[in-house]
Amino acid sequence: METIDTLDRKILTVLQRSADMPLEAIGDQVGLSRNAVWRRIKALEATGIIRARRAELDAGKLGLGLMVFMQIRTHSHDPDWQGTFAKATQTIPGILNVYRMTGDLDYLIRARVADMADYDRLYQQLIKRVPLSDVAASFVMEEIKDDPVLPL
Amino acid sequence: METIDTLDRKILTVLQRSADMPLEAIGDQVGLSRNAVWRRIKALEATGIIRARRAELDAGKLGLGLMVFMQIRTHSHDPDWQGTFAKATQTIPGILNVYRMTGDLDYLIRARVADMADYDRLYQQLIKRVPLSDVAASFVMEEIKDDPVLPL
DNA sequence: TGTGAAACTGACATCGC
DNA sequence: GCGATGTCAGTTTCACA
Repeated sequence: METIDTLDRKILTVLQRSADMPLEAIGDQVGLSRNAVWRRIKALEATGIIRARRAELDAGKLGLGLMVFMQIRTHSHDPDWQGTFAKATQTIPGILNVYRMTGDLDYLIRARVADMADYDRLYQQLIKRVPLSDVAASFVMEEIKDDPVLPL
Repeated sequence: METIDTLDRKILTVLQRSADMPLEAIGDQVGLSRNAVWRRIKALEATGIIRARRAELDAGKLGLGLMVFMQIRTHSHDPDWQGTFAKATQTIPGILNVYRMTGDLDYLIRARVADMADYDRLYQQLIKRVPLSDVAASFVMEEIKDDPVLPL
C-alpha cells in the first residue's frame, strides 16, 4: 500500500464512477490542469492502483437476472483439493467471485445465472469437477445497494 | 432483456475486460470496421446494456484490504424498517452491496474495510441507525477468483 | 506544473454495397 | 444491416519552458 495524496484520491473517486470523462473535466473537479491529471493517472496506472477500465453491463438485460451465493463447507484436508476447487471455479462461466472465508474450511461463491435451471447447470458442473460435501445456495431477491466505489 | 447478436456479445466481452481500447482494436478482435463497432456501442449504451465505464482500483493498495460479509436476520415486520435499513446502508461508505436474500427476512452486506477496527466502526455506525437483532460477520481470507466478466 | 503543438481518436455524415 | 471514406471537433500525448 503506497501513500496517496488528496488530489490522487479525488481523481480516483471520479474515475471509479465514470472513467469516460475527459481529462479537462476531471481537472475542473479536482482543481488541476488537464496535464497534471494525465500525469497522475499514468502514475496510478503504473503503480497498479488503477487496475483496469471496464464497461459495467446490465446483467438483467443480458438475461443473467439471478444472483446466487453458494456457501461451501468441506471436510477435505486433501492438500490439492483447494487447487482443484480453484481451477474448477476459475473456468466455470458465471462464477464471479470465490472467497475463502474465516472459519476453517468455508468457501463463498458469488455467481450470476439466468434462472434456477441455469443455476442447476452451474451446480452440476461444479460438483462434477470437485467433491463437495455441503453446499447451501441463497438467492438474491433484491439488490438494495450496488455501488462499487471504494471510499477514499 | 433485449436480443443481442453474436457480434454485440463479442464487443461486450472485450469491453468488460478493457474499456480503454481504441475502436479499431476492438474491430480487429470482433471482425468489424471501426465504424460498425462505434454504431453498435452507441446502440448498446442507448439501450442501457452498457451502464458505465469505471476504473477498477486495487483495494489492497488503497488500504482497504479486508472484505467482510455481514449476514443480517431481523424479526421486524415494521413496514418502514427496510426503508431505514436501505437508507442507512446506502450512505455508509465501505458498504458495496446490500442484498435481500431468499428465506423470509435475510439480508447480506458486502463491505470493504481497512482492518478489524475499521469493521467495528462500520458495524457501530450501522447498528446506531438501524435496529438489528442478529448480525453475523464473515471475513474473506483469500480471494480465489475475482472476475466481473459476465458470460456472453 | 502549466503551455502549446502534434498526433490520434471519437463522432458523426454520406455513399455504395 | 455493413464497409469505406472524409471531415471536424475533441482529446490524448509529449515536447519544452
